[in-house]
Amino acid sequence: MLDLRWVVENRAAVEEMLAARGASLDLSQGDPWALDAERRALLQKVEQLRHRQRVCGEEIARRGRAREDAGGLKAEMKGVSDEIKTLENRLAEVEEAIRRALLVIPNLPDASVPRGRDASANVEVRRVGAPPRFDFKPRPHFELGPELGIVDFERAAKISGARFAVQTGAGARLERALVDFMLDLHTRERGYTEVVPPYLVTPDTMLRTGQLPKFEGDLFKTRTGDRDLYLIPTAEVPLTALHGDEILEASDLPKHYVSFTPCFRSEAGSYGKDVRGLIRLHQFHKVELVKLTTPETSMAELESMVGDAEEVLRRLGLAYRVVLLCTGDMGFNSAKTYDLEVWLPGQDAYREISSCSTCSDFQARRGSLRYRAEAKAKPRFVHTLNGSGLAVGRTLVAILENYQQADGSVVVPEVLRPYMGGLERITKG
RNA sequence: GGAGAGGUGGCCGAGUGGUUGAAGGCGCCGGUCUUGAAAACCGGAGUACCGCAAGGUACCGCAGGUUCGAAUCCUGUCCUCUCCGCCA
Repeated sequence: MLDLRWVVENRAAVEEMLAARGASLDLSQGDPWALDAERRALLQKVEQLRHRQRVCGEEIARRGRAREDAGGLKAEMKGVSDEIKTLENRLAEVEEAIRRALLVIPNLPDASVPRGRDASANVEVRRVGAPPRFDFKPRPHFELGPELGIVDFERAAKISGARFAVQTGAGARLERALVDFMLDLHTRERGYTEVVPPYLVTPDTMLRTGQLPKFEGDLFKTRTGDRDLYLIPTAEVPLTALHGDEILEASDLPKHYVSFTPCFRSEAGSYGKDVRGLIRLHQFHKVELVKLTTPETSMAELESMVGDAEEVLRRLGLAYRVVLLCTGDMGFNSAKTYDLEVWLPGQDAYREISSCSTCSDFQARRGSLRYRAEAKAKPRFVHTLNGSGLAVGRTLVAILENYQQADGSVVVPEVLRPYMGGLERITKG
């Protein structure tokens, strides 16, 4: 959420920003600028009346003690009381309308983000590693996996429907090895604190981190009795919300968290995209990095977070590129996003395997995550950052496709072998 | 699922419906004293919003209600804790 005061004073900038993102202002709740003017007028009137109410209340008390008559004053104050109620009701309506309007305005892109309407305007920052060469035609993972008997889409469809997968034997083991490898790297070498968060969160949490109210359709929702809970689409949600409503000390920052969690996405609107294989599922695993930082350090922290995610790819020996997303391709919460795209021989293309963003103070304002720079300073909003480190399923895809052999077997990358009981190669049977 | 207890400022903990943003204690910050520290004493110290300012308003889990006036009374709701049952 953007700061109301800033929005009110910078109408042109808001509209310009929305245009850069290929969005436009949602006026269904009313014009925020007009609403704010009404809000201020109401507030002043209400506060003035309440002041009067208090002062007169004291006078009534005094007369009571002095055994003087206060009947007339009481009657008059009854009218004031009613007027306050009326004005307050309207004020609540206006404030709610402003809030709803603000909640669907996306974050302001950082000045360093290239302008553009879609992915074609993204900027490749660097390529690392060379795609492997094969003396045979490399095959897609959705053929390799089932043939090796380690991935099963048909049985998954039988028990859960489309967009699910079952992993068995070495396929399951490889998933777990990747998770352990990533967690060990981030916790032992990169200083992240591991967290096991809830996978079900309240609607309020989803609102605070920006998934709601706009993206309800992307989420899985549960209802038990009259209680609604959402399955997390990423650990970013619980981790970012962790310090909601808190005022941290400067010495508490930065916070570096890492979580391994399942992620659940309805993938509404992605019909026909990546329908085969492990690329786009309703359920997948992700090792997620989340940072809470000061505004001054968030950009540097974003760069280092990208480096942390890259390190996973480097050690796995996978070729990738780093892409800076343009204004039109960024997510709702983000002020600046780098995607990591891994080379997939089966698709003959680079595909997203990580997305690292700084959300500046956007989520922090929604969730009230603040810190005090100095002992008596006013609280300021922290900056929140999140990035995949990495999407586990897609990493498994990359390994199958990049390490495949002519006979259909898959060599286990060196760094994963200790996590695979020394297994060097995944073969049929 | 059943039974009970409770939610007040960073923490603990008072609070007869009327200067209570809220006693007291601890912790914290500044000062006095001290070579320094401790102790003692004095003072300070929440968050947000409106206002050019002076200043004002709100917040005692949350939402309503009663009242001229609610932290205090009433209703609902959420959460926490204890015991029983069930369960990994």
